[in-house]
Amino acid sequence: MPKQSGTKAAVTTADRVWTVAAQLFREKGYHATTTRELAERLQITRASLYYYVDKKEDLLYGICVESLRRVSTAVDAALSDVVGPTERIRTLVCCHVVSMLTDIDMHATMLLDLHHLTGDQLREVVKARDAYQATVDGVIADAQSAGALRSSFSPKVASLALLNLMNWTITWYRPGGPLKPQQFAEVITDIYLNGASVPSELVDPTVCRPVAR
Amino acid sequence: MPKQSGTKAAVTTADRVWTVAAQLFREKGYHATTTRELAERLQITRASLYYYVDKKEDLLYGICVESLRRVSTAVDAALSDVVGPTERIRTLVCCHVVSMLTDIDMHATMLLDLHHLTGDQLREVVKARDAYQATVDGVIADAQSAGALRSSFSPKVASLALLNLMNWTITWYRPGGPLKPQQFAEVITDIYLNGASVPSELVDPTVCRPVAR
DNA sequence: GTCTATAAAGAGATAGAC
DNA sequence: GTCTATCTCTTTATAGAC
Repeated sequence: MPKQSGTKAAVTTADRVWTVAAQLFREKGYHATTTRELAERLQITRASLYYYVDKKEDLLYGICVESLRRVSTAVDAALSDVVGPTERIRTLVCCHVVSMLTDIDMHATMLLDLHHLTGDQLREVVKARDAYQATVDGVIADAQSAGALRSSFSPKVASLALLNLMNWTITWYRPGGPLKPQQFAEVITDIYLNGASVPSELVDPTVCRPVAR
Repeated sequence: MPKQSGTKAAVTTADRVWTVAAQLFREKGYHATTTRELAERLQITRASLYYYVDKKEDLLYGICVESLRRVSTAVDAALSDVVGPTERIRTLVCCHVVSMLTDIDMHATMLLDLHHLTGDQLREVVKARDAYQATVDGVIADAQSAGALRSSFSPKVASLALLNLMNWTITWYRPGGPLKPQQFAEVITDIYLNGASVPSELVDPTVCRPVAR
């Protein structure tokens, strides 16, 4: 996958190959996307497409690698100067969700189609994904050790629950809608940490109790 | 999709077609699964497979319809005699998650491959899915109206967060592991309602504060 | 209900010219 | 860098015998 140019140079075909592939892979899934469709959307022939990649699977591989590189880099950088265990969770969720929803084609492809890779490419990407998830596990386990998270569940389960809360979003989120990535990140952080229910001592029964019958 | 026999009759090929198709669809995805592999795993020829279904897409359609029928029926039945808003959320989550993780091949196929349907079959299944999600939305909105859930987020966002927490599980859960469906359902209900963090007034600083340096 | 045989279309990928 | 032309393999699906 080519580096994204920092200058305001024109978008080259070499760049578009990757973004358009990610678009199609998210829309239709990796296997249902044909090189014919991809070439058509790029306005080049199939043969020209093979000037940029050796094989279709290289597109999926490149997208997965770049997806994991971006989210890992962003999260690591954001966490580097945050010390409080709860604040580290907030930072992690915000960074992960904003990254995922900003480059949603790329990340949805990684999350949902990664398992279609084969051989060494599969092994390498799975390793990178596991390394990233170990970061998430670490933030949660540290928060639990520090007494910021409850200990009525294992750290692994607490981490899986957080990944659930973050990752399923890519199956329904539509950029351009009213809900901005950061807003949603704040809501799920709030729910994950504090829960969605009204704290019982704050309930005022004379106001909130539902009408009987 | 054939009705599941209530008696202890032998498992027929007509039944196995559906369970084995769901297995393969979850393992490899709908498009990556070939009728050759399916026939091979069923120990019949491809031609014989077409005695049971008219086309490959009918398998996906039947699996999606049955998945939604089962989870809707189970949840509706369980909710029918539960009145408390919080208890209705507990019941919903438990029922949804236990159903999903028990028949995981079927439900994972529905959740992840539903969009590969086309035409009327797609429209019908999407309608059934939206009807089920309206049930979830209703339980959440009612709880919020009753004052059991906080109002700092919209009911739709609260419902989406809950679906996140429940549905991503099918991407990583492996039946037979140490974590039982009901246990995990209880954990995510707890986190959704009460949050994962330690309630601040219960923190004992002399015990829980992390060691400095 | 299951088979052999085959049709018909769609897929990934390459050769070699410009 | 992009093209035309083509190869080769895979895929879904059907016809018709047993």
